[in-house]
Amino acid sequence: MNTPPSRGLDWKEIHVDEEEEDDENWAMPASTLPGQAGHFTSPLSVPSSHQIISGNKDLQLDNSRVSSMDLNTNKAGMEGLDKEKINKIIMEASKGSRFYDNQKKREKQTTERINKMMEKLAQLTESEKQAALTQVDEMVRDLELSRDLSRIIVHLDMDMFYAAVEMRDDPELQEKPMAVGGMGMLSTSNYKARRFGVRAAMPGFIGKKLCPELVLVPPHFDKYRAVSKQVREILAEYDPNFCPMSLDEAYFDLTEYLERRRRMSAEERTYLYCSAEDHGQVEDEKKSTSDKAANNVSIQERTSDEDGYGSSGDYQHQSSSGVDRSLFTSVSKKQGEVTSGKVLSVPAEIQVKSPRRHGNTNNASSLEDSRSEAEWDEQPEQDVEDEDNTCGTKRQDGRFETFGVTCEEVVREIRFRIEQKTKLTASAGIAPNCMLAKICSDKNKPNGQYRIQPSREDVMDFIRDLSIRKISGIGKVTERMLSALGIQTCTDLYQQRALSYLLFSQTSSSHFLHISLGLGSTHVERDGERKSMSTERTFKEISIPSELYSKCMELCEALAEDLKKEQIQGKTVTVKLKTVNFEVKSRASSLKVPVRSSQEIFAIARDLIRTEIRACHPQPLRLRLMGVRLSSFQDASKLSRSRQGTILDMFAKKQSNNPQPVTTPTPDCTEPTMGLLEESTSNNSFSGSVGTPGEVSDVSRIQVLVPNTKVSAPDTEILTSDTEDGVGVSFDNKERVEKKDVVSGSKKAPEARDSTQSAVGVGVSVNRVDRSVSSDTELSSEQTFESAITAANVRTSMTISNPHHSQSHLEPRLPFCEDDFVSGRENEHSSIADREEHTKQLYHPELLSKSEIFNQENNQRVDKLLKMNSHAKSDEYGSECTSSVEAEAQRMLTCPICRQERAYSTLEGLNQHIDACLNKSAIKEMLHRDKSRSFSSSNNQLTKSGPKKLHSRKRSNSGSGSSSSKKKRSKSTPCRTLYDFFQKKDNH
DNA sequence: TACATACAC
DNA sequence: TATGGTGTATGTA
Repeated sequence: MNTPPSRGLDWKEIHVDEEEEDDENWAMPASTLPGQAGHFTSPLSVPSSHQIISGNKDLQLDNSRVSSMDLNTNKAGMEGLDKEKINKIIMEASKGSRFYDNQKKREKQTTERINKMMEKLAQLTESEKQAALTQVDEMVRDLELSRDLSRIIVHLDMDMFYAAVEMRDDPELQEKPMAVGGMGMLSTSNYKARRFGVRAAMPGFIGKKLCPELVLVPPHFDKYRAVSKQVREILAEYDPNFCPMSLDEAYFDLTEYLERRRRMSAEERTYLYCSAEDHGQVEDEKKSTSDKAANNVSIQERTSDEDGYGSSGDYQHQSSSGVDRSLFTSVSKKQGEVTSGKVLSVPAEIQVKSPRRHGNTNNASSLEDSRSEAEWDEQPEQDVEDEDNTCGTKRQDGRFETFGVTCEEVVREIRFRIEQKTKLTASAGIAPNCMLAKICSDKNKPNGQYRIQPSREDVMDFIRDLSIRKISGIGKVTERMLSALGIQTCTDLYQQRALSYLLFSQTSSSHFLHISLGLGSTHVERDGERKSMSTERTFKEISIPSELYSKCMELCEALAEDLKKEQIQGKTVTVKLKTVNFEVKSRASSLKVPVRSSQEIFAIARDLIRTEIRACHPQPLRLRLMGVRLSSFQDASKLSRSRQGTILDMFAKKQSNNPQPVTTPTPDCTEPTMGLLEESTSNNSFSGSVGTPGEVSDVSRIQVLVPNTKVSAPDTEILTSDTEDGVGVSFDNKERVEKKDVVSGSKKAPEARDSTQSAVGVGVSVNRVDRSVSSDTELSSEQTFESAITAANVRTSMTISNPHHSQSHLEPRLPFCEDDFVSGRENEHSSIADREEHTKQLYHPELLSKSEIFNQENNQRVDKLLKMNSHAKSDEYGSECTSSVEAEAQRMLTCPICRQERAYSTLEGLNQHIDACLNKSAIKEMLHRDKSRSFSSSNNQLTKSGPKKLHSRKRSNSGSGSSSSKKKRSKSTPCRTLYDFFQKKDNH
C-alpha cells in the first residue's frame, strides 16, 4: 500500500500526488500475492490460504479497521486521493456506531467465506486442477469461436447526473463542492466534492466531515426524470430499442443506424451549436419541458415511451428530423414539449466551430480527439436563417457542426445533442459488447468517450490490466474473494480460470471466464417484465408492536398503490426487516392466488412480522427499516383476465342472463376488498366460530353485495383446491407447535386461531365448505351464507400454501368497527375495555391469550352473524337479489361507516370507499388510542416517531379526518347503518 | 420456496 | 443526530 506522507487534516482536497497502485488488497499483503512472480506463468499456482487469510484477519483486528467501509475510489474524479486520510476520517466518524459494528460483522462473514474457499482450494489435487483446466480451455475455445465483434454497442452515462442538473439550475453551485442528498445519504456529488472523497452512497454527515464546505442539495427527481426523458428521446432516434438502465445511463446499438448513416447527407448530419447566450432560451424551454415531462418514468412507463418511438417505425423520418428543436424554437412555443429537432438546411460547405468543450479533455480518448478535431472546424460567423421557422430569430453567432459517419462521430453527435438539449454532458463508451462499453464510458469521464476497436487484439489489450473491480457485477465481496486467489486484473482472472471453475459456481465461473476473455452481451436487451415491486422505509427505531403493524400497514398501502398503477398482482409477499443493529432479515410467504390490495398484503405481512416479534420475545423487535415486497407476478395475459373477476363483473354476467353461476371468477381473479378477503379466509381457515368483530362487517358487506345462495362449479374448483392444499387441516412441524402454544389446542377448539385479532368469523369448517361446494345443492342456511361469501370471494379465494399464513392473511380485518357491525348501538363491546381489547388484538396479536382468542363473546358474535345471514336468506336475497343489488348500486348509497351518502356508479366504488373508511381512518384512531393508553408513559420514542410516521406517507388527510370518522362511528350505529343498508335495499 | 447475499444505480 | 430505496440475480437448503 502506498502510504502517503502524513499531513494535517486541513480541508484541502484530499489526494496524493502519485497514483496508488495497490488498491485495496484485502486478503493479503502485496508481498504474498501469487501473481507477482510465478502466478502468471502457472495458472494453477495459488497461495496458501491460511497464511493469507489469517494474516489479513490479524491486520484487521490490529487496526480495528473495517475495510469494507473504506472509500471506494472506483469512480471518475476520485483518482489520486489520499485514501488513507479519507478512510481515517470515515472511520472516525463511524466508529462505535451500530452501522460500524455491523460492517465489521459482515466483513468477518466474508472472511469466513474466503477461508472456506481457501480450505476447499487446499484440498484440490493437481490432477483435479489439471482436469479443470482442460475443461475450461475447451470452453474457452468455444467461446472464442462464438466471439462476435460485429456489433457496435454504446453505453452512455450522464456525468454526475443529479449533481449536474442541480448545478445547471443554480450556477452558484458550480463553484462549490456539492452533493445531492441529505445528511443521511448522498446520491451523487460533483467533481469538486469528489476531490475531498465525497461520493455517492456516502452518508451526508460523513461527506460534511470530509468537506465541511460541502453543499447538500435535496434531490428533485421530477427534474431528473424530465431530463432523462429528453436524453432518451435523442437516443431513440439512433436505436429505438435502446435500453435505459436508470435515469442517467443507457445502452444502445448503433450497428444498424450506422448502415443508414453512411447514406445520410452532410446536411442531415449538421447541427447548430447553441452558445452559452442561448441558454436562457433553452432553459425556458426546458422548464416547460420539465413540467410536462415530470411525470412518472418508471420502468414500465419508460418502456411504453420508448415503444412509442420504436413503433413509429420510420426511422429515417425520425432521424431526418434530427436536431434538437429546443435550440431553435422560441420561448413561447406552445406545448413546451421538446420534440425531436429539425435539421437545418445548411450548405455542407459551411463549416462550423467546435462546440464548447468543457470537461476533461486531457483524458479524452485519443481516438476520439484525433478524429473529432479533424472535423470540428471553425465556422465563419454569419447570419443563418432558420428555414423552417423553428428558430424565430436569426442567430448572430450561428455555428454549425457536421458530424461524420463513423460510430465515434455519431456518439459525439449524440453527446453534443444531449448537451445542447439539456446543458448537461454525457460520457460514452463504444465497444463490441455491453460489458466493455460500460467500462469504456467511464474511461474518459466526464464529457468524453472511448472506443475499443472491434478486434480481438484491441479487446484483449484493453482487458489486460483492467482491474476486475471495474467490471459491472464484481463488487467488493467478489473482489475480496478473487483477491484471495491472487486475482486483481482480468489477466489474473484468465490465469486462474481453472481455480475459479473449481471454486465458484458454474454461473459465476462462466461469468468470470467471459470477463477474462473480454466477452459480453452483444445485444442490447430491454428489461424483461418486472419481477417484483416493493416499498421500504427507514425510520427511527420502532419496537412497539402496534407501531410496527401500523408501519407495515402504511407500507402495504403504498405498495398497493404502486401495484395498482401498474396493474400488477403477485403471490409472494416478502417482508424485509432491518434491526437497529443493521441486521437485515427477510421473511416471505407465498399464496396460490395473487393478491394486490393493501389489505391482503397487510394480512400476510403482518403475520410475518408477528412471527418475528414472537421469535424475539421477550426482547422487543427493534427495527430501523421495514419493507414489503410483492413478487411471483402472474403473467400479463392472466392479469387482464383477472380484471373480470370483480364483483361488478360477476353481477354484469349475471344480469346478462348468463346461465353460468353467479361466481365464475377464476382463482386468479382478484380485486378483493377487505370484506371479500376476510371471507375467503373463513373458507380457508380452520373453521372458526371465533369471529372477532371485524369479520362481521365484512360479511355484512358481502351480504349486501353478493347475497347469493348457490355455489356452483367454478367455486367448487377453487374451494376444492383450497382444501387440497390442506389449509386448516394440519400444521406442520414447528409452525404447529407455535400455533398450539398460542391457540388453545386446536383439537379442543379448532375454531380458535392463534391470531384472533380479527379472526375469522364465520362458523364453518373447511370440510363443510368442501362438502357444500361439491354437492352443489341447496344449502343450509349456514352453508348458504358461507357459499354466498364464497361466491363473492372466489376471486380472492386465498389458498394458502403455508398453513402458518392461512390464519393470518385471512384476517386483515381491522378491529374498529367490528363491534359496531356486529351489535350496533347496543354493542356488546362498547366499553372502553372491550375496545382496547380489540386494539390489542390487532396490534398486539402476539400478546393474546387463549382465552382472549376464543371466548363467549366471539361465539355470540358468530351467532349473530349467522342470524344475519339467515335473515338475509329469508329475505330472499336469492339469485334475484343480485340484480336488485346492482340496481341499488346505481343509486345513492350510504356508506355504513361514515354515513356519507353518495352516488356510486359501481359497487366497486362503494367497496373501495368502505375500505378507505375502515382502513385509513380507523387504524390511526385505534393506534392513537392504543398508544395513548398503553404506552404514553413508557416510551418517549413513541411520541417522537409514531404519530409522525403515521402521517408520513400518502395519507395526508387522515389526521383530523380519522378523528371525525371515529366520532361518527361511535355516535352513529353502524349496525343499524348496516341494517339500514339492507333495509334500503329491501325496500327497493 | 424461503432466505440471505451481492450488486447496481 | 446521523449509513437509502428499488430491483435483479444467485446460492443454498
